[in-house]
Amino acid sequence: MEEFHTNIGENIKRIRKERNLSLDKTAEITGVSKTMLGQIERGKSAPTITTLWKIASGLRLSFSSLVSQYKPSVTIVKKKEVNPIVENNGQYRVYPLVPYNPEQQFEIFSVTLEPGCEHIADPHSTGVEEFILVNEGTLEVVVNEQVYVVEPEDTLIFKADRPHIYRNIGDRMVKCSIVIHYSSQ
Amino acid sequence: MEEFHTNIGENIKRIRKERNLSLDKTAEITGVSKTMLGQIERGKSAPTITTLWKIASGLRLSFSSLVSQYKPSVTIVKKKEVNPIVENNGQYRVYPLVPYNPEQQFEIFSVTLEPGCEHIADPHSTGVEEFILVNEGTLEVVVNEQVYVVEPEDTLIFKADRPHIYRNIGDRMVKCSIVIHYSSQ
DNA sequence: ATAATTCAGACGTTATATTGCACGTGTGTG
DNA sequence: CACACACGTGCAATATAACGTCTGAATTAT
Repeated sequence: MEEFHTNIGENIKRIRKERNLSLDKTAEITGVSKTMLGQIERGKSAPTITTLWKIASGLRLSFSSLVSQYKPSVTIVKKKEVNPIVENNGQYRVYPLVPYNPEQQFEIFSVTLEPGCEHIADPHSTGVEEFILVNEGTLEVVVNEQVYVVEPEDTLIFKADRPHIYRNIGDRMVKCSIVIHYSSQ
Repeated sequence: MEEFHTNIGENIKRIRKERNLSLDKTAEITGVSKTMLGQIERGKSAPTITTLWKIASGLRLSFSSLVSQYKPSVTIVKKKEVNPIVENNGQYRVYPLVPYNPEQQFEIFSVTLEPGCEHIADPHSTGVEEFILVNEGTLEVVVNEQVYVVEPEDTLIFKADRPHIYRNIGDRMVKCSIVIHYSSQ
């Protein structure tokens, strides 16, 4: 999300137009200069949070109405085109399919474990929950010194704020999808 | 809300400490320099929304958890100390008691009309609702060419996206409280 | 039609957000 | 004790956000 501020600009411009406000009027109301407003609207400049606060306050807007992303109705992510994060000498590969963003409180990966691979994952912060959907192979997960065996088509859900271990003890590859949810707190 | 960015700094520092992260680690995770993080935490610098985005993404946080205001448990606002906005040659006075802020979608005024005063208010944008609580005197409000008489202790609620008129036709002062709610849309 | 007004964008200047480097302060470890 | 290491902060350099002024185009008024 490099061009994130362009969204804010479009939102501001749309709202300003809806209300039939000129840049001058908006500048007067918000206390932000006309030039700056124009640059923000055109994505030429990323405002500081103080000026964003001024704009939101002057226009009587919430933050969410300003930062709300334009969601394309359809997006396709090709796994082939995603660079995996490799660990355990390439035996453990993570493909970020849906990266985290502050609006959406979760992220989605596709994970591959070669036979015999054991991966020890660091605990996440409190309130984080993992949803593991196994597609191929049999995955062993260790949480709280307890071993869980997850067969294909099965799903494991657990609070990931403690260390956990993924193991592929079978002789075929394990492919699974992992959804990680971060609580707002 | 002049020192608005200090709140964000405190929030970031609190969360970082909760997770036992150093500035170096946080810089590595978020892609924002250690120095900048330190300055933001101490309120010495107001970040742009792009760096705030980086921080929120790297730390897996929502915007709301970063911008959430610290609310003092008790606040008292003395009307004597509030500068009113005067119109109609001082016959119409507006005291802003609770100013708008982007988190809280409303604002509260205390309004005074001298006897005989008529004030024509411009329409607000769509979705705006007004709640008028009359404390003293009798207030006449005209909305949609319809006249409403509001006695003391009574409350008038109406969509304020059209022109409306306040009138004091009695011989005593009218004092009322007005809550204006701005829809998030 | 001409003048006046309003609008959006360009230019130059100032203020400040952002970075990399370096310094001082602890905190353990040999 | 000395050494290394991690942590937070200060400083100079740079990038860029923010502002005021001006210009050209479009709209409205006279």
